[in-house]
Amino acid sequence: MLLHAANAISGSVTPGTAKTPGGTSLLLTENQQAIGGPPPLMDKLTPRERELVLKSGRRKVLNRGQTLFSQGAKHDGIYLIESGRVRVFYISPLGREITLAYWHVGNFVGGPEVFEGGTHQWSGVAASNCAVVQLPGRELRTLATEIPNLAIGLIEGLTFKGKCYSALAQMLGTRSITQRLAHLLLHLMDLYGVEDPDGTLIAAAFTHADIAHMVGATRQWVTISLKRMQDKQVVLTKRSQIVVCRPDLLEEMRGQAAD
Amino acid sequence: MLLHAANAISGSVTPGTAKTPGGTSLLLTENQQAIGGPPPLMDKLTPRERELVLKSGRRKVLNRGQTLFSQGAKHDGIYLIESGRVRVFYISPLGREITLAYWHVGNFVGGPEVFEGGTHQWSGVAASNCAVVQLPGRELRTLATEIPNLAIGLIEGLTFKGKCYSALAQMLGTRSITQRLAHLLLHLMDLYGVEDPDGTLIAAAFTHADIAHMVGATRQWVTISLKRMQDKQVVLTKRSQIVVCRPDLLEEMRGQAAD
DNA sequence: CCTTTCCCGGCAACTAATCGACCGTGAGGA
DNA sequence: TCCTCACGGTCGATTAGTTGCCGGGAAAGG
Repeated sequence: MLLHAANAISGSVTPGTAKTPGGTSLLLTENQQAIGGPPPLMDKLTPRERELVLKSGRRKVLNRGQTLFSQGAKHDGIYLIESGRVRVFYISPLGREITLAYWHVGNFVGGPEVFEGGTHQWSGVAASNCAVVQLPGRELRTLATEIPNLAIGLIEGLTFKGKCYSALAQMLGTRSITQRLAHLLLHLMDLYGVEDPDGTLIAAAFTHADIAHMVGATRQWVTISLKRMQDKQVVLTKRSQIVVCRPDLLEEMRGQAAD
Repeated sequence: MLLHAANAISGSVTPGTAKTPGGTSLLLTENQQAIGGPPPLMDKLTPRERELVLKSGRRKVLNRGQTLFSQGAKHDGIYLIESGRVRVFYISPLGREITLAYWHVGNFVGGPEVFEGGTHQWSGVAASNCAVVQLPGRELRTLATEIPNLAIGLIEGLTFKGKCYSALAQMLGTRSITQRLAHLLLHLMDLYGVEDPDGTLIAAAFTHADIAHMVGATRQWVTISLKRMQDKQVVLTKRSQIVVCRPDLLEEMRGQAAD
């Protein structure tokens, strides 16, 4: 159900261009504070160490829609996002799909695994044009033994990922789809909200299918639910534009969760 | 939906007593191999280093039912399980509950967080009498910077946890409750199966409510589903005893997933 | 011994959600 | 210009799953 990772700048990878909105980072968590933002992977390194790490990396550029890694494929290290947006998701053998998150600059992606070995648990595709740096597992492992602060950074990064996965599992395990949808809308509002005469417009084009994948439902059910919300004057939809009119009612619908 | 962590022995913490069945470790994963067993946290340490780590720990003994940590409470390091079983779970604000796993000896528990700071994402209670060693976060952090192999061990441990959380989220996000139940039964059969005239008896007393929490459903629905399975001769139930007669049909019900 | 508590079991009513299909529309490409 | 394609919207049928309730039996505890 969409964890939404935002814009903390990591280490020295491409500063500037921090134009993603808001400071929050996750979408499907019960209360933001409990998780905190994504920790900067290489912040604690000296410039020299940082350079050493980046030197062992390979830069890749992806166009929207291109695949970065696929579930089941052999794992070979992690990818630091320099720019763009990466959607991380999973497809079941029967074709049902669940989106973990859209990750922004400053995060790394590539499954819970970080070193070499094993297979990818998730798939990642570029949701917009992207630049990433691949840190191969083997090199990363030796670097981690040599640079204590890199190891600490990795541990903190993994801890953060763990919280994301946990939050997703908890929402999926204990909330109804409707609650999840309400939650998602509130979060999207925070992230992409723009003032509008009727309320707050979610200024990002997500199709009903996109939303369905984020909350783990079918496209039709999302359509129906949105329609019902519109009937209750909670939101206003016009062809893939969603305006949230009554955030208070949404809060109520998602079943209390401090935010 | 129950990840079921088994009996890999970690480091030097209480060897022997590895009487948990089978070698597999997780319950709700699509294919076992892709995850692998829980990595030994301190295997790579020298005896001296190991002692150093354990020295900073505090031993705790818990009776069945006692709480080890609670979601939302302040986090203070991780717990290495020496003996017994710890159930890790989450309860939503509305009271719905989901069980992550029953962790056995050799694993550590205590949320995705490992160092100090933050709050617990999950709760942990002793499912049987337990002995654990608490490694306080602060000390763990300094130790990790000093002993590279401890940091590597932590990274591998977190990676493993990440896979557990991911597997849970993926199952919850893309499988129906019925499929999850079939999956769970097959796994419990592997873990606790005992030969029986009619098939394989699951030799562990889980109530319907326990099972419901593992698959993320209501107790009643578990009762109904089990009854249906019994009607189809797939299983045989008599008061909290479950005998699996047709594992092949269960495989089919869970919707293909190599195991 | 009795009481209490927990757990299985079942029932009825209801809502949530899925599935498969079809249509209209708007955008883009040839 | 027409064609195609992706998307929103909708419908009907069906299933999955919930909620709330009651009753009985086994186990635990005093």
